[in-house]
Amino acid sequence: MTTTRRRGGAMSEVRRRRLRLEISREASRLFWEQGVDATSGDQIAEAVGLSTRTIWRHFRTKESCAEPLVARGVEWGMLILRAWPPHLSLEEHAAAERIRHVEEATADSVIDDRLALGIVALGDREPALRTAWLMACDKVERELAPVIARRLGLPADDHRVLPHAAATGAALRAYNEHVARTLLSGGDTQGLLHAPAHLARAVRGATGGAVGDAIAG
Amino acid sequence: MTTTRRRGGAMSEVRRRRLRLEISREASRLFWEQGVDATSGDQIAEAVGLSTRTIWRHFRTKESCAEPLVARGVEWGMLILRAWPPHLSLEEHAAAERIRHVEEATADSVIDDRLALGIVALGDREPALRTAWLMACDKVERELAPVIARRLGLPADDHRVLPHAAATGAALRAYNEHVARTLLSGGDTQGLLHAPAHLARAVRGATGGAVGDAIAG
DNA sequence: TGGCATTATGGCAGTAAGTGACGCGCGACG
DNA sequence: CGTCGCGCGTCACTTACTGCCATAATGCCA
Repeated sequence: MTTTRRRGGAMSEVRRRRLRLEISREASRLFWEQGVDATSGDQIAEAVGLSTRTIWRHFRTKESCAEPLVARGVEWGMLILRAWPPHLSLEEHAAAERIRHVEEATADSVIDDRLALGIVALGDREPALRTAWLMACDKVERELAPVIARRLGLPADDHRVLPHAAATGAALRAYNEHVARTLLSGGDTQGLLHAPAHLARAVRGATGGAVGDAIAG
Repeated sequence: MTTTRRRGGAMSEVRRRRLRLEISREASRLFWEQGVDATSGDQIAEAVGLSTRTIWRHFRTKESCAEPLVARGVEWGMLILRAWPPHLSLEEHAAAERIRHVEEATADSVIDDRLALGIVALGDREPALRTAWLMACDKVERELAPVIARRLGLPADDHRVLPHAAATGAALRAYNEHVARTLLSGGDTQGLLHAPAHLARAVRGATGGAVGDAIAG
């Protein structure tokens, strides 16, 4: 029995994701360098070495090309929350994960992170990019619900879970936007060392303290 | 002395808003009846009795035509929070405002509300409408910051205010989406009577209890 | 290893969203 | 009563995006 059911010469899911990310990288870079309006689909296609037609097969709109890269910013927070063991407080876990993240960082991943934050910051002026960012956050928020539900020992569609997920997503988003702004405006990168604490406090605050503590037992 | 300073035959701001709302009404109705993709700019223009060119003068994209109407859903919550007197708890104030809102409702406003919720619900399937909804909420959230700042007696750009604004906005959004879903799926409208309490509890929870109580003194 | 099925891709023509330019009409003001 | 400012319509134009068909690439199975 195969868990991943793909027939014929179908592209593997991981490969598809890689390709989308690659397109996203080039598109985001162009958006950053010359603005969204000044960047055409043809340019993106040429930059990534594909035909324009193929770009539109992988992305519905030009702006959405930025989503995968931009999503990695919040994805980092998502990974933390997903891998959050019950017996740890959020502060402890986030701090540990941050160290691991920094240790595992490659030159490329650093560039990606920087570029993603740039796009987020650019969203202040470019509505098109703002929607891409909001959509990415929206996607994260939807994935957040089951994670929080499991944390609280509630069914995923419980009416108390969704507001918590929304608030947590908002906290994550606000935090990322804050980082993006500070980084872009000359950047006091020193303050970013307290990231885990800030993030944990924001989530804790956003969920009224319901999400944050270690779970006994 | 004229407070609204307009020279020549300039369109007043209120008139401009009215026109945008009118366009939004027709566009949203068409989106609802036949889907976004099946609705062309020409159709919207014809429905509202303007030229297509004028539609694009008032809205940058087709989907954004839905924003003004859809924004009224959250705007209701915004109005409540904006007019929230310090000496009342959120529950008390929201309950009073809801009564007023129901009393002042006209046939048209009821239709508008219904249509707006329909568009919100439709956003689950139509990404284009989802972005419109998210943008509307985003706008509300930005306006929320100063309101919350004033409530807490903090400067608007305080680092504690923005997460609260984001979380409150998310709570508002989640609540509206919940209402939209229930209303669309056959609708237990009975439960909506507790709207003020739910909304207040959501905001309270989203801000860690910092926003919700009456302010003494 | 080699055929087969399935899918990703490229090229091209077509649709429709969105823009710039120009002229008209209308209401405001002297 | 002229003329000024501005919203609106018309038309030509650019470009994001889609269908369609041919072809190359890939995984499965003998």
